[in-house]
Amino acid sequence: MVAAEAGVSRATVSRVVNGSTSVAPEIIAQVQAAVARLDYVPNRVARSLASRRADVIALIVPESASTVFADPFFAPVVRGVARVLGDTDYTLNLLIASESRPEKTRRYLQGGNVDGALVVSHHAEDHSYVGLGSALPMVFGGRPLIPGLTDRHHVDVDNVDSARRAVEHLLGLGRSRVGTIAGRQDMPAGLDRLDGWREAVAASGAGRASVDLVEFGDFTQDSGAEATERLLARAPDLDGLFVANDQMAAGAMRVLTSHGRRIPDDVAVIGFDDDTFAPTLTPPLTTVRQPAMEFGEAMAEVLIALIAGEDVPRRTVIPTSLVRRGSA
Amino acid sequence: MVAAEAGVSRATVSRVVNGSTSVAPEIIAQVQAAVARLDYVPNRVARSLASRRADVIALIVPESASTVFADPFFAPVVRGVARVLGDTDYTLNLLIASESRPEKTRRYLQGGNVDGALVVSHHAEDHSYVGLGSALPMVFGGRPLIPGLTDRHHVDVDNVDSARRAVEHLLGLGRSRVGTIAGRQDMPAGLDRLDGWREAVAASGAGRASVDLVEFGDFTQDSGAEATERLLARAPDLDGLFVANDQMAAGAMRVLTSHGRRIPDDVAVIGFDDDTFAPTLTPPLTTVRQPAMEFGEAMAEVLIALIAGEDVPRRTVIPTSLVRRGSA
DNA sequence: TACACTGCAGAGAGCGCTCTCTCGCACCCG
DNA sequence: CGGGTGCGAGAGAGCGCTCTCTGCAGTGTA
Repeated sequence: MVAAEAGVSRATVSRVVNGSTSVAPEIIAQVQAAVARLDYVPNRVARSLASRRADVIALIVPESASTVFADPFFAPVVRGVARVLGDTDYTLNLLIASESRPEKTRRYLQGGNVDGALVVSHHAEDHSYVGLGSALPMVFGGRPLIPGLTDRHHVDVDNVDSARRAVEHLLGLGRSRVGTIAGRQDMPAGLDRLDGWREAVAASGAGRASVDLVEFGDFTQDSGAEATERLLARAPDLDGLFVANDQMAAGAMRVLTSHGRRIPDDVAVIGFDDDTFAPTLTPPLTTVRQPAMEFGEAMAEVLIALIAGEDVPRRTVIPTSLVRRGSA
Repeated sequence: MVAAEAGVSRATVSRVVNGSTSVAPEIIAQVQAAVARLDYVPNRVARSLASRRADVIALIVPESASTVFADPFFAPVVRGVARVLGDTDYTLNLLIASESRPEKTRRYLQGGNVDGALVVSHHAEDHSYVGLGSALPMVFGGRPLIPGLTDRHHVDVDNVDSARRAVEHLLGLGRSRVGTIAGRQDMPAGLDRLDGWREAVAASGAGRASVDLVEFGDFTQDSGAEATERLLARAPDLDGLFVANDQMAAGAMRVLTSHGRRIPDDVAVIGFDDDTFAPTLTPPLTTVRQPAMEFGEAMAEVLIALIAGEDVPRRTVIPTSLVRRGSA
């Protein structure tokens, strides 16, 4: 072992490896030389056992949602997480939460394998981490809707504010009949973006009529198209449209065009997400960008701080930006 | 501890938890009752230290390629892996291999943290695992091109054979001037799919001229479009086209159509991958499907067998299938 | 000169398991 | 009835670290 090679005790080696200050410089050098000579790699497992730290962070992905891999938002989030963790000793543990056996996930999380967890796409039905209580530091991506977890730490974009600012942009363009296609109302993104639209429209002093210019979709392109059909039937004089995500916005644009509306001349459209295809639409879609990588970075940073016992605000908000393209 | 609660020794608890046979049934019951009563979760870390197993499998994703998350092929591969691992005690460790610090990856892998590794999208420049030699069981997704690793275990689709069969389908349709848009020649998929085309064309008894009907792209849609322009210029009488992936096929179809060629009447087109957008093209793209989930499952199974010390063939081939749609 | 104080390194006891070794206890056979 | 056989359970030694506790110099103070 290194201790023998360097002629010191194992405790001293440990001190050097872990960067303790109270070791004489020449001894540090000796030990480091020995480490290099022997190509010594500390055994992480033994260290964990002794130090009662795992140096592991779990990234929990609900199985049903492992389609999130295909979600253009998810990849950069993971990269952001990985980037932050890359500068630390933490290791990322991908946990595909099997819904068939939520017990397994829970046990794993409380088995001391993990110092903390990142929950990446939770839906209201998932209760596997509820049992954990506050035993394990956890950070959610997006405001947790699950009862009993609503007060947990999370990172989020300010959907309300972002939506409001998008709608204000439409209003600033002189549009007076600004409708919205809202998303699923069981998800924060669906709820909050609708609220943002409401706030802006209400503040604009538009009449009651405008506040009714809302139709609902489920975030898919087709649902956006259908919702737009309905909206157009009710409000042929629509001149602005805020859509809760880009997928639905694509559907909306299709329908608007097929009804002879020019975008943005007749109807200005703003989406949300800045999906990869947004710039390829005709006209290119003006939309709200969520900086996904920073989102992931923030999640990791908050969790690390939490594990370190620091006091972190429950909610971390990542600012969005309005990407102006052709559609508004 | 459980031992006291059940009135047996710790060794016996260990035996029960690990399913050893040589424990009397009533004692097993006693211990299990105690385990349930105390909600005992074995400490995985201590177990690892003692048993010199980690029960962890690393999934290595090169950082530059962490865009693979966005790759529609990658998500189901991970799901397949997770599915197989879900039935075992293994845990998936996502390792974003930082290219800036390949040392970190290597050290981690040899630090006893991991029983084996899955390498998911390796490119020829990546050498971080070469140093590992055969110390760690590893399974590659796709034939390893990296010098020194070419003989390692891997799971692959038979690109040569799949391509050959696709081209034979074109030939069977009565096409006689079947060209190809080949992919990057530093990747197995690029090399092998070209070989498959060559084999089929050569076997068809077509003349020298046909064997020259190849242009190269880099797997992107635009490169596919450009390659098709070149090919069309050289061979206006082209009546069949095999494209090494769907992205490039989409580009090719765009160009063919803009040159007034009807698909499939004038030129029949076959792609490769069966990307999600393939059925949405006009006409829907006939393409070679790779069963990605099975791919992941196979990778996990091979690795587990390898770790168990079983004798596994170096190469596991996942069969592909030709999905016939409108374009050929 | 005696004593307290500080800084640094070693000793050694764990961390919570696994696993080998050993022993006890039936059971069976000659 | 004694000793061999075999199975089941306990004892106890690690696994490779960390971390507290202790001891030993060396320095400062009265």
